[in-house]
Amino acid sequence: MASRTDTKTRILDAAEKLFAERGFSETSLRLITSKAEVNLASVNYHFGSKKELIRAVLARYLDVFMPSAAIEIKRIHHAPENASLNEIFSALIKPLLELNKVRNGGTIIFLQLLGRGYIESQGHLRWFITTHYGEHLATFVQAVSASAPHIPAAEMFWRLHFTLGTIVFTMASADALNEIAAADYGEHNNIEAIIRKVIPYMAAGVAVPVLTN
Amino acid sequence: MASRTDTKTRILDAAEKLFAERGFSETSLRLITSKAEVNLASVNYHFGSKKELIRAVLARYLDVFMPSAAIEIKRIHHAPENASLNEIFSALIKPLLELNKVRNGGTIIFLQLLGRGYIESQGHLRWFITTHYGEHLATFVQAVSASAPHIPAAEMFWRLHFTLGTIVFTMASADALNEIAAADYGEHNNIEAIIRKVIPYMAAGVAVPVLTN
DNA sequence: AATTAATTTAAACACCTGTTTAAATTAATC
DNA sequence: GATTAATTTAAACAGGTGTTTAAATTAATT
Repeated sequence: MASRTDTKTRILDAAEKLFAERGFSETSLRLITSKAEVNLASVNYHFGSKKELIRAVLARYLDVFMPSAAIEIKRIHHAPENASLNEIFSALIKPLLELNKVRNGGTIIFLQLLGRGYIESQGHLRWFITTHYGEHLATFVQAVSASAPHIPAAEMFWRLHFTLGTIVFTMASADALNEIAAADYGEHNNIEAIIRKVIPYMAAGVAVPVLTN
Repeated sequence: MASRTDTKTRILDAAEKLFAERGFSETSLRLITSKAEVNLASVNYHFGSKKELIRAVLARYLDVFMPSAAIEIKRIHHAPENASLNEIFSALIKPLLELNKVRNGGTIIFLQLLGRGYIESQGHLRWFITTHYGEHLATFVQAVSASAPHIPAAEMFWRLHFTLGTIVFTMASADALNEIAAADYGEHNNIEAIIRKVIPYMAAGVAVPVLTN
């Protein structure tokens, strides 16, 4: 039933890398199948369509990340003393970095896929994630809200999407930014270093008092 | 030399709207020319290629926004007392909203174009902007740095790109987010309201002390 | 080993893409 | 008003896209 490395897996591995680098619609099935060294038609045979391949690529990461993240959030949320925003966001580092063990470069690939998906899919991915991982998301939002009780729910909605934009855009251009940072400042950051840079930024933004005038 | 509304302008007007909504590569010349009610070949006649059309669309906004923004920044920067980060970011509001007078929905179109450009063009837009509007950018960075002197230059580089990601991602999904906010919280924000929400978030993030351990 | 099922393959399909061409039309110049 | 230049037009071009087909091959089952 399975030859050499599973054809399905070969396709997914090649596809996720190309999708993350170049975006979904910029990546043709012919490019994917040639990199994966499989026949063009095998994508439609195994996945049905390109759209379903995209969904499969995302699901493979979300199914690992989401439960793992929810566990970490709950661990912190249910601790005796209230966790800080920094701690809550930092709780996501471990689940994110674990994706590197699942596959080489898994962390940044996942974050880039997420960004591409949110921007390219006209809200389709947002719907997919909220319907499939709604409880996990709710856990996260609840933990953040408890740590910043002075922020009204509506304002928190916007700010959490600001954070999504921050991280997702940063990751989508992480390679380019890293090159510039290396050239201009002699900095060489890996993905973890960038995540650790962005967390204080996001935490400060989410918690900043709401202006009332 | 010019018939009805200038063909060139009709193309630019139709193109910018579609580019902002759907992205550059998702928008075909046939879609643009049919919306603009001009012949397909006129794009290549007037602009040479699709790539140059994209550049023209962006330039039309950048040429208005950049000088106007630089003036506002300088006005604040050279004021007797040092401006706060909030004030510096807020100085961009007027130039941004002025784009609404240039064209209907100009502000959000510009910000969405910027986001699409940064993400789709693999660093090409970044190069274009820094080479064409380098002095204006430097003015801005200098003003921000003076307002947050405790942030090293390399760290500031990252944080300013975080802010770019925040604003650009937010604007790219502004319509979708607004719908959700309206449904879930009864909020109805226009583009200015969203900008005023995001500024305190960004200012707090940029200025947050750098963790040293 | 024979039969059935699953998979792989090469080719074609129908459609869409940006660009080019050469003729038709409109505008500007003399 | 005739001549030249600028623009618009319809058509074709060359190449790329996702998907489908039917035959060939490989694997699993009886």
